[in-house]
Amino acid sequence: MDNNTITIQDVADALGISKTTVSRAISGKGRIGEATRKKVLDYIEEHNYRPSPLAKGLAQSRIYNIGWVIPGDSGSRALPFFQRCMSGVLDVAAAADYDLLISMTYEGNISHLKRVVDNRKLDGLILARTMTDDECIRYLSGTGLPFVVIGSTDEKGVIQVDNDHVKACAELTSILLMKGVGKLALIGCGDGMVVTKSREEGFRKAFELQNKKVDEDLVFITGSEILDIEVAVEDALIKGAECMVCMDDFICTTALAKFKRDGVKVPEDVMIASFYNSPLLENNQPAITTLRYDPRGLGIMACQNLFKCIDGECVPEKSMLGYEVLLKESTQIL
Amino acid sequence: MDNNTITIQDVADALGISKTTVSRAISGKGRIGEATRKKVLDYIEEHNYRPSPLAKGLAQSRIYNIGWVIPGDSGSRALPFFQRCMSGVLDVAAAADYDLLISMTYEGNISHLKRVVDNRKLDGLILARTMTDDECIRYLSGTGLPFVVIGSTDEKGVIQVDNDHVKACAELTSILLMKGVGKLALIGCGDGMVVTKSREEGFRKAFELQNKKVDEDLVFITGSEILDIEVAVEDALIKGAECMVCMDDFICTTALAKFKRDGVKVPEDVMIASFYNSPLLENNQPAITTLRYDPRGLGIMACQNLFKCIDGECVPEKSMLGYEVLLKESTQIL
DNA sequence: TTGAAAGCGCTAACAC
DNA sequence: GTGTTAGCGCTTTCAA
Repeated sequence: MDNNTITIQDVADALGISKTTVSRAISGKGRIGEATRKKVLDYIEEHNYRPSPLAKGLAQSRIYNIGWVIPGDSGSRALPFFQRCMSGVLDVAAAADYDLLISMTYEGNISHLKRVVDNRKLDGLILARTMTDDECIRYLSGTGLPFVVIGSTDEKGVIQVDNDHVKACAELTSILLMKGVGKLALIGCGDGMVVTKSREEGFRKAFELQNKKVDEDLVFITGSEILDIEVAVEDALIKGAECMVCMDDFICTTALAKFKRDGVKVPEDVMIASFYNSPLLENNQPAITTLRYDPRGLGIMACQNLFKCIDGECVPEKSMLGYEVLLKESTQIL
Repeated sequence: MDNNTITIQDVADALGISKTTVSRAISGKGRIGEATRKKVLDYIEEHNYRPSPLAKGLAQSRIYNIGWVIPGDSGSRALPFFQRCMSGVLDVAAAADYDLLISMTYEGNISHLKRVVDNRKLDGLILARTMTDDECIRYLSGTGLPFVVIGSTDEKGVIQVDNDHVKACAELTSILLMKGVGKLALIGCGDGMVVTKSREEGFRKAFELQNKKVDEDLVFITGSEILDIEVAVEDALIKGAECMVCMDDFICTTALAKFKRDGVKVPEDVMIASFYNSPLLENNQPAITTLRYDPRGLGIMACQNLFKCIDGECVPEKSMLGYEVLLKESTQIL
């Protein structure tokens, strides 16, 4: 198209006014005559003028980028979650004329993140998940750069956006206990993620509330390979578990696949429930009892809060988003 | 840490030299005394000075961002591919002190992409996949912005980085034909992706080369739901297919799951092969015959080529990366 | 080999 | 309500 980009000065000259006025018309800051403003806006629209983000940024000491930090070594299973969060972040950011700059971290190597922060390419950033003893959080706390995490952390003063996993998992577990399902097996992966801890905590809390004791023989915190999970499922079955409580959708589908193979019927032979939803679970036959969250909502809230931080506004240290308990056939008592 | 950021002028003053000299020391452009250069570099290192990307960009008319454009509505199955490509892009970009700005497009809605391009936040961009009749490609061709696509397109003058899917699929298919496997069923999804077309083309080419005719009754281009695939697999079996040739890993795992459920044995009852690899396939029992590509390599090459474009260098319109044919038990004749 | 000065395109006091 | 002016922090001629 038009290659020679037009500047604010060109607009001003063409309209016989000063560039300050043009700037005011665009930004909406300061007083300006209605007629002038319209004239400018029309001209800009017609000639498709766009202010240089570089010049604007330099003048305002803002770069209009926020960082989106994801783990490069997360398993494929976590990708849909990040994707959906990101879509929320992206929409909020775009509405504020901000863009998303991506950064990948690896276990024990956050050099990509450091580079982008050191280079001052960001006005703030969002951490897509939290780990227990999180290297990124520790690093970022020392930088003074505004940031928000999706997930929870014990670190003080960190703005967090999360679902109330403890409460949600406690609620689902309580329902199972109240139904009279006695032997609940908990199956999760021993990744270092905070959410894993929270889910276990919720599970245990439900027992406490009903003055029951968790059967520690039925708590399996395993490796994250399919085989690890299958071994745990097998073991739980042998130990007489009446219901498999799976920490996430992947564990649940793995267990379901194994059941199918082994001819174990749900819920007749054993019940099953999951602490995290996914399309795969939704379409399962029989339908699976599970918790539903809204990852996109997390992204939206995280980004909104980040903008408040950047603008120096106050934001609650911890924002909790809702959840739904979906009770389905997989835990029906026949 | 140190909040009050230090500028090039501060460095110059501290060293009793001009900022021009400091600039030269950093950029390596222009003549400069070895002693001076070292002095500057040492000072910068010690005081952790980083040039403002904004100011640098404004002066050079470069923004040091490249766009990474992915479809927001792609199924979860495609995510690992994008993720691995991106990791390659990211590394090459970082090495050139570039960052990755993300942009999501949706079928029939590329407003996010347009915004970021219009706003001149990019020096160039990479399209993570190509569709037949691709809206993004059409739009970008009109902008003059350098861009590279991962995948292939018929559009002229577009820099492409891809695997030779036609050749790879033809090779795998040929091997099956030469083994004497007569009735090959092809199962793929009718998404609009170019790669799907290429795979089918490769399949057909293998038949041509051996003067055989494709059995059109055994070519299934279905919807992308699990059920669609299962119906096709069932149908193929009824029609006497001896080998299921699956367009990708998801189709293949879906077929395998169905076989397991139905008690169909691989390769005894039916053989199976896939045109795309994945960890799931690699660990399958029995091992699956498939093609192996290197997504990360695609990202690396795409980014390297993009930089050449940006710098005005010549790059081949089409770069092809290699592949491997992995022959495993799933197609063994017993 | 080094420095002075003029931009890059915008914003924000401060005047009028 | 509008214009003047001085930066924002770099790079890049052009002289010295």
